[in-house]
Amino acid sequence: MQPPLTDHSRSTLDLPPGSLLYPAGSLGQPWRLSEGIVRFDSVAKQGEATFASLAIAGDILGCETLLFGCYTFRATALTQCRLTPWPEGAEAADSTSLLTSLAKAQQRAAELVALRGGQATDRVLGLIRLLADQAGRVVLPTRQDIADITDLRFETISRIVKQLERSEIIRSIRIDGVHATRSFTLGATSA
Amino acid sequence: MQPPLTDHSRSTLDLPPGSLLYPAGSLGQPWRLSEGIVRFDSVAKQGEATFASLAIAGDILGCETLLFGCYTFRATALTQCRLTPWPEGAEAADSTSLLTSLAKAQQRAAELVALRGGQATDRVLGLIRLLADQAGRVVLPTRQDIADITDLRFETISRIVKQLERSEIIRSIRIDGVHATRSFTLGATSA
DNA sequence: CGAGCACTTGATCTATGTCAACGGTAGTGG
DNA sequence: CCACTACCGTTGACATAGATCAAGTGCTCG
Repeated sequence: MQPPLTDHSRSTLDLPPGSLLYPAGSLGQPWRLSEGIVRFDSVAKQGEATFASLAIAGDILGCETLLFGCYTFRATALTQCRLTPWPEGAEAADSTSLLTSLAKAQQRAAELVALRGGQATDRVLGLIRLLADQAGRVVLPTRQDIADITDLRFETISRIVKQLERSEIIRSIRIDGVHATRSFTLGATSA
Repeated sequence: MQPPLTDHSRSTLDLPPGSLLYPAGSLGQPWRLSEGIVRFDSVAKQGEATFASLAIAGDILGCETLLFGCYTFRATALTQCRLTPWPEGAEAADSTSLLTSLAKAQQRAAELVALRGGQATDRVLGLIRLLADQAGRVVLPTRQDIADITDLRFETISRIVKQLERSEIIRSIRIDGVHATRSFTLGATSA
């Protein structure tokens, strides 16, 4: 994970996987995540970070800055990300958009809770489904990040992803003929 | 669990432990939980309910009704609860109060996620701390509800609570000289 | 070329799940 | 009053999913 990016300009922001969007407690503004996956961590005084939450494309990040001025959680890009300042242009953070963010946050919380219960395979599948786009394509975070999200170990994630791949529930994508270890499409996943 | 209460009057609402506050999808309004613990469940078409989230004293419930008219989750009282309609009196659901609810929801989500990771004992202790009031008093939900929240089994919860009681980390309270199986105060819990 | 990182895979261990039996209390109906 | 049921909690014996430890691969970067 790299040092914070200094370019918090008013326009679009692109972040590579693994990079820090902002540290916990820093000053900033809300963003809309238009592409990618962002991980939030609670950071204790001693510096240990524990996984707190997740944002996926379409989510609003850092709304709490409108209240406190600074971010509550540390935010890290888990895949290639694109962000734009929010609210956009003349549009204000009105009650309706805040209510929408609130409803979405509650829904997201329930989904995250579900990703931390039940059989290991179901958790990983749940996460994959959550992260997949409409076309069923996913770029997964690293095994370690998946492990942090699902409260499993990266070895376990590795075994499960491999097994899903072998059973063709997910199909790995080759880029330029090379096996891309993080890119998949969903196979038979009607359930 | 009893049938829904019909008395959704405009004033204070008191609910006994185990009773349904509202089912998922029903019409209603937001509430402020002034006392007690409420459990939210996602309800699938087939009727199975899975634990989704938790509200504790001070929280606002059912904000999504301002947007959709109906509740997203089923809400059940886990302990004796007291609720009042929200927003109260002339006070409106302005941006600031919504932002506060949003910030609180995100914080709560992070806490819930933490309750579903790590050692079983730590999860139960985490929940107890979350539910304790300033005086360190707690009325715990049933073993089964604690199990649903922490993704453990009620037998495991029983063993852990008993062990905490024996190690004096929590001290059970006697009411009228009778052992109250759900009421505790926290012992040495500086950490 | 060596170092670092992400990932894979095997062997073994253990925390927690599972199954089963039992105790206490509240409610209900005779 | 007792008998009966229902629910919640406790405890023991045993099983197992996933953790842990360990070794090795392949890729990228300097």
